[in-house]
Amino acid sequence: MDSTGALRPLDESLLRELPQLSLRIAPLREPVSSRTLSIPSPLEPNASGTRETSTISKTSVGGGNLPSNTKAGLPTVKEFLNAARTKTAEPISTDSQSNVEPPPKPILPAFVNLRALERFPFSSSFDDDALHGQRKRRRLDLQAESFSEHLQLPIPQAQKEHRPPPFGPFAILNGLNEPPPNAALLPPIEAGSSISQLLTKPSKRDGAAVDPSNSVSTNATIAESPTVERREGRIEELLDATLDDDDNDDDVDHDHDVVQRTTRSDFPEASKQDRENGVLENRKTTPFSAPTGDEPLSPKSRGRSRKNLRKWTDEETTDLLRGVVKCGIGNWTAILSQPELKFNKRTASNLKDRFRVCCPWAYRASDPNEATKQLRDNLANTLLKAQAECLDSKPGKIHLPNLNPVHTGSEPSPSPGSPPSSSHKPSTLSMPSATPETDHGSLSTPQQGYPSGKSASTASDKSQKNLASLGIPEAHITIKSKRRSRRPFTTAEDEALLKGYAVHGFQWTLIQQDKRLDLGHRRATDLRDRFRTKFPHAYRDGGSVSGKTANSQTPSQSPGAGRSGSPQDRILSNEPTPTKPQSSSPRRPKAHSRRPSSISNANAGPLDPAFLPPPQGFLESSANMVPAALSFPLEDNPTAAASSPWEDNTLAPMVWDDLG
DNA sequence: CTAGGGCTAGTG
DNA sequence: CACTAGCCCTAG
Repeated sequence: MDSTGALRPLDESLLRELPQLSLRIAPLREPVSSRTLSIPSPLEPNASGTRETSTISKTSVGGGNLPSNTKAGLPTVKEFLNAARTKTAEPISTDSQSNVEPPPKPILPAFVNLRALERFPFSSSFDDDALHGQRKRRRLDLQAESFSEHLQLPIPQAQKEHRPPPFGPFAILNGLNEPPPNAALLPPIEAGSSISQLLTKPSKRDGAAVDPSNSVSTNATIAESPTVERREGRIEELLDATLDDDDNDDDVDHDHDVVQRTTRSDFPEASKQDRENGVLENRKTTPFSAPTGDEPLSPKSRGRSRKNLRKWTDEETTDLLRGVVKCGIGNWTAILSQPELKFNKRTASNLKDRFRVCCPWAYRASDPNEATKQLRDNLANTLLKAQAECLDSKPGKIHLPNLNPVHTGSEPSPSPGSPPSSSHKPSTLSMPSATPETDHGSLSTPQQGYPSGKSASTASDKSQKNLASLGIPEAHITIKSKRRSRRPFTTAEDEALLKGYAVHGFQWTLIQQDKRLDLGHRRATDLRDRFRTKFPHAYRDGGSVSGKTANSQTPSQSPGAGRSGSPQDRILSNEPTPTKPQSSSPRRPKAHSRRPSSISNANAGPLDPAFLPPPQGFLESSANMVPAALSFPLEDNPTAAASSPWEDNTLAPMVWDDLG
């Protein structure tokens, strides 16, 4: 009921808009297409054009990427888009020589509903219309490829659906912390020699390990830096300029990596300084600008290569643990920013990964507070012990024992001798003793956790004094429960989201509240985020809440026009992910027009009628929401209901009924 | 309330 | 270690 009421307004507005749209659209269609056609050459500067070209070529060349792309969460939409695109870009495709023949058919009308699209995966009408031939060809090879490629879709539902529960046996290794079975394997560290030495020189075992304090390397770094910088600049340019070029991309990337690597210094000392200098700040503020050679480049910009692996030293690990105790599990950035803790250019993500390996039990503990306490106790014990045993060593630099949950007091490292056993038991194992209940996942009960920590008390008490000296802060009581657990979006949710978008536009709260859509368990922002990641194009192009205003709007100006071709293209084309997202990501154009569907008009291009809200009928039907639609096969459904749609643009919305 | 952007969990 | 996707915070 409520929903109905709520919807009404929408409907009305929609109705009003619809007619207009259709009218407008029809005429536009041609123009658009022609325009597109006119841009025959892939060479065109036009971004969209370029992109397509590249994509296509890529496709034809190698399917390497396909696999990833192929898995499309919403194949339908994509395909849809692809289809549209293909048509639109006929010439281009031809150029690329893809086998696909350009369907003479019409372009994908903007007015098409995405939803509809979704439902009808690539097979759709246009196949019928246009291409017999195509179909065959596609089957042969391209079809799939070309389609999927263009769109680079999100994830296939399949993945989502069955993703393995994290729970299983977590074969985690305590890695560094656990001493090898054989003493022989270990370096003489504890023996009384200074641990610091050990720490300083990373791994004797590896031998290969890079010596942090190697002056030579420093020199080399310096020497190269200028060059590097230059290259970097260039590279960046290239990257910016040519996101499309796959081939180049790879190369570039590579270079980039190398460069960066070279540039950055690997010594711990350096890192300290950097940090002190406010590197962290830099990182945050200007992630992308890493022109200056010295600074630690942002992790993101860094390429991946094994050359620069930096093993975690005991010191770092110890500091990490201190940080966890101090700031709480999960607050990696906070830990990272602690001045007293030294990390070798680690990122928050690195800390997380390390911690996960080091203390899986704590990482996975349902009660972070408890885990933190235990961790603290363990750490304290360990350090104390070490201290006692080897007076030589400095407090913080002891070699880490494995910090198992052993809770209190006793020995922190139960299993030095018997790693296997521990490994057998999945992570949580030890936890149970301390907080079996928590395992249930009930997280919670903050009460129990904290202050008085009974179990912990012993150790803490006893070492409390020392803790400070050891650099172990009071246990941070995290209220971590705040963060909701991650729940991947299901295909049904995605569908609902799309429908919601179609109906409500960017009014996420309305979508969230729409009972029909059944998205109440998500927050409005969650929906927005999801949409943002899944349909970046649409999101970007799309609108704003104010969308309604759209009606009023006139297409007078069209800044957007220049920007990228027709909006519809964009949306449809949704190019979700540039392969190298991270770096590129930052640059989202901030100026958005924010209109969902109808309004987009920007000028010439009305856009996404596709997203137009459904007619009233929709609501009703939506109530039923057939599973079919939802469950749907993103993949392919030749349902062709729509067989004719493209040609006649006017009819778009029919889909809603189906949806319903 | 939403857009932006940051942060973190999870995965390859 | 890189990368993605979900969650969170904050400004407008």
